[in-house]
Amino acid sequence: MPELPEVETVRRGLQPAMEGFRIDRAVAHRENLRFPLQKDFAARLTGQTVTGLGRRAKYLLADLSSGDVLLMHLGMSGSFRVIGADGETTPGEFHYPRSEDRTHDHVVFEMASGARVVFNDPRRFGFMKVFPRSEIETEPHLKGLGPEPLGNAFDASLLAKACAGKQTSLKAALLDQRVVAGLGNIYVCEALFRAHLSPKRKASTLANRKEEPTDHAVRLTEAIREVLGEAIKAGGSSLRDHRQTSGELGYFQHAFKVYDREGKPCPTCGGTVQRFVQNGRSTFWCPKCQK
DNA sequence: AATAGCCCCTGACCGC
DNA sequence: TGCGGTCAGGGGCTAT
Repeated sequence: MPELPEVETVRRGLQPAMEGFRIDRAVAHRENLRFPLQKDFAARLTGQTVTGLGRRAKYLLADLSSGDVLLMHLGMSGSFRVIGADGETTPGEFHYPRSEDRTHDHVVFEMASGARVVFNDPRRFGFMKVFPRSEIETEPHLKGLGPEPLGNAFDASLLAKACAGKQTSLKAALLDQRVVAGLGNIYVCEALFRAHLSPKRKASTLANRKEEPTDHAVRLTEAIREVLGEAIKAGGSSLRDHRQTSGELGYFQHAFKVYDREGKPCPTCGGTVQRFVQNGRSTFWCPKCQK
């Protein structure tokens, strides 16, 4: 599924079922997702209480009473279902409907809350890993991640520094998780549109010679925070709508201004939204508005 | 070191 | 209906 807003929505949806509850039983229905699951994966989870459920970039991090951390990534198609006494929910449903195919239910947590938390992932680009909390700084998946775009540390000056001297495109730079963590293809397109910046522009143009932020960097920083904030809000509200009508699309897609809107009118200038391929991935933009 | 491209995998959709 | 090609929210690895 996910970029930052979807992962955050999933986190909030899982919290009531997991946080503060013991994992009575963990079951892995196959020995690998994207990577092989550790041999002791289920054993290290069973009997542990989830003391907190956090997020870093597009990763979910469940703190366990044992001192381990359960790291979870949804890849492209991963989703969770929470099956409780009062029915079934899917936190973080988004642009594409989640898989209904039970053959892709790969991992199940039976919580002491009575809820079953099921991880489903048809493409298996997602993965899970358990490691000691003490290794959080050296964990390869987390090491080198850039700042959280909604965190206090992230500002135009940080973004400018990270992009200074970069010869690659602004689009590619923003997708690089070392520059800023949590953006994906959708929100990069949307943020660039809101900032009126071309995806083809060199990343280095966010900084001047002293590596100080240009106006572009200021605009882009604001656009990133704004679009992520709005998307998280929409994720929250689409959750409620969604309990009734399973199988429909999410909510924030209606707020897309350029993503997935090739050939449709630009909401700002009335021109036409264009699509082209950049580093192997679709970029959607309005050439008239974005310079 | 920085950058671009390939690849992992399944399913949906489109044109023939 | 069936078949092949294309595309999809990510990111690790490898070759320049």
